[in-house]
Amino acid sequence: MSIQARRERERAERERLIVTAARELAESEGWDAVTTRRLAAEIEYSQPVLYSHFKGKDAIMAAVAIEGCADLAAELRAARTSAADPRQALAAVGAAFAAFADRHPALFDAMFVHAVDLPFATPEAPAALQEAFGELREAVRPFAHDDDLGTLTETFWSGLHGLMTLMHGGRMRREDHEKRLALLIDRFAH
Amino acid sequence: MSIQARRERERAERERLIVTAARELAESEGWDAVTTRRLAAEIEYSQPVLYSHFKGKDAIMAAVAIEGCADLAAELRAARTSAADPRQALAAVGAAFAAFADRHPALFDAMFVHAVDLPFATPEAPAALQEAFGELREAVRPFAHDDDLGTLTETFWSGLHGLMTLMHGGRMRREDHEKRLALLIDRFAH
DNA sequence: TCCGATGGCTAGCAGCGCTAGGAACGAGGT
DNA sequence: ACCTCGTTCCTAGCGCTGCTAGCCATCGGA
Repeated sequence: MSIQARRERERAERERLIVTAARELAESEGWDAVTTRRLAAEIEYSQPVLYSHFKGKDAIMAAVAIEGCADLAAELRAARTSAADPRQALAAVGAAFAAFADRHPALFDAMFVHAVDLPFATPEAPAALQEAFGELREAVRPFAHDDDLGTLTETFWSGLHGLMTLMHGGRMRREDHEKRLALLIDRFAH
Repeated sequence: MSIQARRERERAERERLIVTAARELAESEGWDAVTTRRLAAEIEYSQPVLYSHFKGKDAIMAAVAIEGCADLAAELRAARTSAADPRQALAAVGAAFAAFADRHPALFDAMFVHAVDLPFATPEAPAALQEAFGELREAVRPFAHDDDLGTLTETFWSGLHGLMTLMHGGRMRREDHEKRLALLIDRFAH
């Protein structure tokens, strides 16, 4: 009984170890550096051990992505609740989203760019993800007027998402980022 | 003299063949299916021939992307010039952009998502790309007022880009696409 | 007719995600 | 105390990737 419990605990710890190692490796060297061999070496186990925890590399990325969602949600909430008025709240949430994407580009990719079979716009979506989206929604709410709140939030999110992915991909000059962000906020804060 | 000319002509034709085959293969089966072996088989030459034309697979994708830019520019221009007023022009250009991304997801990825070393926001950017961006800019111009036109265009572009990439990645429900697009246009048509 | 250069081919390298099969270890029954 | 069974983990390897070294045939010019 207690033996089995210890084993399950150790197994859970190792799973955490895998996800943490994958995240750190991705954040420091990019997802290209996260190979199953490299990851196995990092956790000091052999390669097949990874497959006893996750179905494959994509599933590991998905686990990292969910972790990232929780972090993002916390940062968005902090930004939103510490703002003085709705206009500033929207700006703060937008800036927090952009800052998160900028500080954690690999994490951002796993969450929002990389093809992954996580459920997203459904009730089965991870709680942390729904929470993050909820923070965006609350920031957008004061400006929804007659429009559907969820759809408007998705549109705002799309704007932020495009801003960050195009800039990270080298499609837009970094110097104008603040101006673009301000313009986007302006368009939605009416 | 004429012999050398013939050779250069044949070589140019083969290069076109490579780009066309890569594009068709990507559009019909996705970029994962475009391996150098598969592509070589498609053009009925051996693998190393590809490397005498292009530095690597990424360079082939870049060539396909530039082709796509020309197509996109043409469609955006058609949409813009056939609209009755500025408001409708912006809506038409936005819809055309979205339709292009939807009809050619692989092409869109090569152009705007995949990491590629094409120069983008500089004078050295491919002409076709600048033309496509120029169409967006002209559609946005009537609504720029005191804001910097280029930056505002980039912001609008980001919105469209986010709309399409998040939807294609399964992050937003397809059913609400039209509503989101309309909301985005609304935000920029003031 | 012979020579030299060019161009395309075969074969192979290192690395990828993933898996089959065997060895070693520990728990439970006799 | 010993044997057996089940679990766990590792070694080795498969088929694939992008890319390249080195050979060989073909063809233009002297």
